[in-house]
Amino acid sequence: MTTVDPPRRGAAAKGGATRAMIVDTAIEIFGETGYLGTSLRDIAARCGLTHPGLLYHFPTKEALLMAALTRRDEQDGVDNPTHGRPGRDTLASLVRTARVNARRRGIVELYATLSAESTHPGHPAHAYFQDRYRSLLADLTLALEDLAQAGELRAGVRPDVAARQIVAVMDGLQVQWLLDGGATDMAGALADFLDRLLVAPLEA
Amino acid sequence: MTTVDPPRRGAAAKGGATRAMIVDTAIEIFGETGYLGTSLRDIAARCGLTHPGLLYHFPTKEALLMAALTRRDEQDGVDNPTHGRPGRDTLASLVRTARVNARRRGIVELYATLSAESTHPGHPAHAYFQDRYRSLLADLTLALEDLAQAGELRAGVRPDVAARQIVAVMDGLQVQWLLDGGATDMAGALADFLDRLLVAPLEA
DNA sequence: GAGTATTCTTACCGATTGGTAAGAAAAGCG
DNA sequence: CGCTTTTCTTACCAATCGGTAAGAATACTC
Repeated sequence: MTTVDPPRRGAAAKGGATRAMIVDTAIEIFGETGYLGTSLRDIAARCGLTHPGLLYHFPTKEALLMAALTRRDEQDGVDNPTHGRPGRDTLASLVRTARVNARRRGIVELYATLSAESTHPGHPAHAYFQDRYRSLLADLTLALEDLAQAGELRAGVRPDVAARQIVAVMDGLQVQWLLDGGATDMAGALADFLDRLLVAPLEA
Repeated sequence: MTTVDPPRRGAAAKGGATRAMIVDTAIEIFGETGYLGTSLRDIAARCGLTHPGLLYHFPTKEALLMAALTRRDEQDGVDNPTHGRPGRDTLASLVRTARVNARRRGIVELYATLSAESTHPGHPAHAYFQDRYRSLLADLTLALEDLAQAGELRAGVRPDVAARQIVAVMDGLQVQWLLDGGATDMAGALADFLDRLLVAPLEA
């Protein structure tokens, strides 16, 4: 899904692989030190490149950031058949993602660091994260409304509020998990939280 | 509680006020652009100083950061008579803090930005936030255990897990609130969540 | 008003930043 | 092999970074 370009005519071929390596490395290092705290030379060095060599593939630091964010979205999309039908599956896939993320510290760092950093208007990823949260909340609200109509939500659970809480719990748990060196059981705490919204637990 | 120093002998007096202004400004700007994204010149300029003028009061950028974090802790301590007796009051004070914070964007930005940024070992505030979360979780767990013994928690609520969830919801809601320009009702969503842990709602 | 700390500025430092210019290496095609 | 395109390096740039040195202002005490 990512580096599929068959060796183009001319003398391409190698470019795609290098690009992929750069993006992967960028995800790692942006996660470790944030966008502002990372230099192109850092990323390039870990790829065995000089920084102008990197800039040949991505014209600007900002372009590389957006490529990194986009790629992580693709990966997530692959892991999750989420967009089938809303409902219990949507919630279950959140827990699944949390479980998978516990083995991908780099990606968790990337999102935790950048979502907070991009809070400030003027940050290159500001619009990206605004859109991301908007659509995330919309999807979740929809799924919860479906569950409500099916009578699967406990009394007093408001879909829009619950959606915000779910997203918040996921984000917040990631920060704790990152800070305590992986001790926090993200998937467990999330599942526990979700079960408190539902009439019947997620996984029997 | 902050600038109480009565004009010291010699030719001091002004120093304390300047220091306070610097710290307040630092809180603002660190919040907007993070620690790594902020320059001492930015902060100094907004204080009507040059950056060496700032460095006279705080020997290093890191020292200023710690001063900013410490000051915010003081302010929080003042707002909250939290440490009286654990129990419902502890939870109620969280909602109160959320409500107050909705009028202090700078401080919310500071903590949201820095807690994520400091996730990386090697960040100057890494230890600070590790300790902060540790004690926050410990206090909350204690309060919830008290509530459990008093039979005020719903069935299946585990104090340690719930503590993590509460902290996570607070943190996560702040990011959403920052991103959507204050539309998220932090205090409301938090109170709603807390009520789902309790047998009887927080405020009748 | 003289003297003395305190507070702040101008000028500078070496290091690092993102980005550019120009050309060398490498790889495929005929 | 020669030619072309892609890929990457060396060398450089102006701007900015945190921090230092040294002295001018300022403000208070006596």
